Amino acid sequence: MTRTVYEKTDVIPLVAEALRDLGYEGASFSRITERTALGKGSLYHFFPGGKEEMAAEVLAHVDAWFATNVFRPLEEDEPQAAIAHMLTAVDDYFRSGQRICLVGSFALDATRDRFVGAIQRYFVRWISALCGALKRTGKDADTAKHLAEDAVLAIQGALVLTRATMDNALFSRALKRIAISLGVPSAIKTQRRQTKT
Amino acid sequence: MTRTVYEKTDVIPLVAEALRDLGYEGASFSRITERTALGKGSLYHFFPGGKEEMAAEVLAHVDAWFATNVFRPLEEDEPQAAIAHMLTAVDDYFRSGQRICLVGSFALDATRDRFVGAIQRYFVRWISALCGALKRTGKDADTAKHLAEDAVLAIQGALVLTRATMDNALFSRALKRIAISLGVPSAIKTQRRQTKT
DNA sequence: GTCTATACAGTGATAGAC
DNA sequence: GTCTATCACTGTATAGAC
Repeated sequence: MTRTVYEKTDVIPLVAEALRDLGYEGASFSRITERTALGKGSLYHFFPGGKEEMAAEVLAHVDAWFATNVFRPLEEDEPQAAIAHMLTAVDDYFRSGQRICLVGSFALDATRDRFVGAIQRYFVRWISALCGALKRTGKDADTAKHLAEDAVLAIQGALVLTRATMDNALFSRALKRIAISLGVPSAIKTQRRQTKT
Repeated sequence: MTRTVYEKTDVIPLVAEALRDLGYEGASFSRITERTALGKGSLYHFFPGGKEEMAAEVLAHVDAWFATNVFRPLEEDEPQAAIAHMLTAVDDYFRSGQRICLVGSFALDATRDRFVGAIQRYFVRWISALCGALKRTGKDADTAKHLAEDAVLAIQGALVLTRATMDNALFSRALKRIAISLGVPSAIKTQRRQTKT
């Protein structure tokens, strides 16, 4: 029997993927074990607080990723470039719609109430970071606010629809339209046809 | 002890609300009983197939509501009016963002795989009905397709964000922008301020 | 159509051996 | 850091009395 030894840094992404796919309620220890090959012993070793602690740390991990790769650039870097970078980062992170947003999925059911703070902070910061960047490109406050809100909302909606319709191209199509509305039309490349020329 | 007697017609909306709030995995019989005051006996009487049958019937019920109030009007009525009507119907149905979309929430986790067909049909029909109506207003096929996709996706995203940010006005704001993009700007009324004049 | 009792598998959680 | 055994409890499901 092969026995793999992990560190916490390795464990969180594995658990995150299980929670993302199964949802908080659907993610039982046995199912997490199936997907991650981490036994109950290991799981409780890393997360003595059980499932709730697991989910809290996973949320923090997601938030940290977005803070580094999306929020901070939007808040501090040259806005045009940061907005374009947000779109490619989002496309990568959500694997062009094949992966869903863990935070968004937690928001939809009663799980939200366990993690209200983290969930609220994530989206509020995303919208206001994007709004700030848009203002720095010269948009007025009102326009910036609603463009930012619409962009984040469209990303979430596109993730829902991609999974629901099984139309894998939907997410990229939506992202391209978001790019246009945010004034960075070239940020998302048109999917190239597989032709021989 | 008060003993209420139900018919199936009364039962489905109750169960639907429980599933909507708790999600498929989160909705255990004991929790459904808490919310609906329907005992396990009654539940199994109406849905001999257990939870899976409950959810399937609830999905069919939601789909029927949308078919009558949204899809068919879009497919058959005067397009401008049908689109405007869709927006007010959606605003009412989702209680201005206080209620989520059961079909969308099922799409996000592993529950989707149990009900792929129903979930896919719901969204595909919604988008194509709206797309058809837009074409009848004179839009070209491409524009109609992407406007329809964006509108449905924005509704789903707005539901996620409203619950996540706890900003109850977000949904109405988003709906108003959707109304504008669909060419029926007056469909959603601006929320009136409570002033004395 | 509803209630109660009961089944038995799966749940989150703990303790201790390795 | 991982494994196994075991805990009390909740899960879905069934049967039969009312």
